[in-house]
Amino acid sequence: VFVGNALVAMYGKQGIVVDALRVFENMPERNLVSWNSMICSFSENGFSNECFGVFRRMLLEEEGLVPDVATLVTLLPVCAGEGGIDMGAVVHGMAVKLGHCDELMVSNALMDTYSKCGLWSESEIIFCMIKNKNVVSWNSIIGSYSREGNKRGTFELFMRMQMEEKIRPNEITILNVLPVCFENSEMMSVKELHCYSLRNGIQSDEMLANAFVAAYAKCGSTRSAEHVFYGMEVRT
RNA sequence: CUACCACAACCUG
Repeated sequence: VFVGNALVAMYGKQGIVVDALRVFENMPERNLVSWNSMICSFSENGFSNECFGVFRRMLLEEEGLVPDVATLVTLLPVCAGEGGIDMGAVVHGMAVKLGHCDELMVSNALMDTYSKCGLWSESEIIFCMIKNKNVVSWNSIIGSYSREGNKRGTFELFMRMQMEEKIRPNEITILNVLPVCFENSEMMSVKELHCYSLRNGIQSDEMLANAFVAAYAKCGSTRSAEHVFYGMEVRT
């Protein structure tokens, strides 16, 4: 069962959903992780409807198999991508019934779902109710403000997470803040943010470097963009 | 064994 599960997950990550499905269907035995992995494979490859389909099948076919935290947090981003909150609300309801709605990962996924569906106040309410916010919680709310184009709010939250909660921003935080910097071609903010991440030793991985190249380019500073570009270890 | 936040460019709408 374990190898089967691992294979399903692996094929999913490689984008070979057909193989993931083939392994899954041929498994003589399945546990909760098998179903979660299959849902996840579909989700990673954009097959939203089949996510819900598999989920339904799991509830119908497998007696006594109860969704766990992983099931919920796998399903929620799919709901978010659907645009409407209907499915999200259903999953939220299940989380409450199953007593998982206070789990940090579930809360994080829920607020992200609400914000992506345009229900910002719902999202913020959940954010406020989380007592032990982690970096993902903050990244989600910052991403939400940043998508709205709320520059002030984004920076305020960015400061607050560090002052109030002493939570260290990570590379994803930076990637979330960056778009509001260059929406007005604000070279200065991009530079500041860049300096900030270097100073704080935020792991300058490939993604982050690429984001800065793009940001500088959008601000019209080809020189800075080149500078980052040539400093990279890996270029794709 | 699975699972929460981020992910280029281009084109079209």
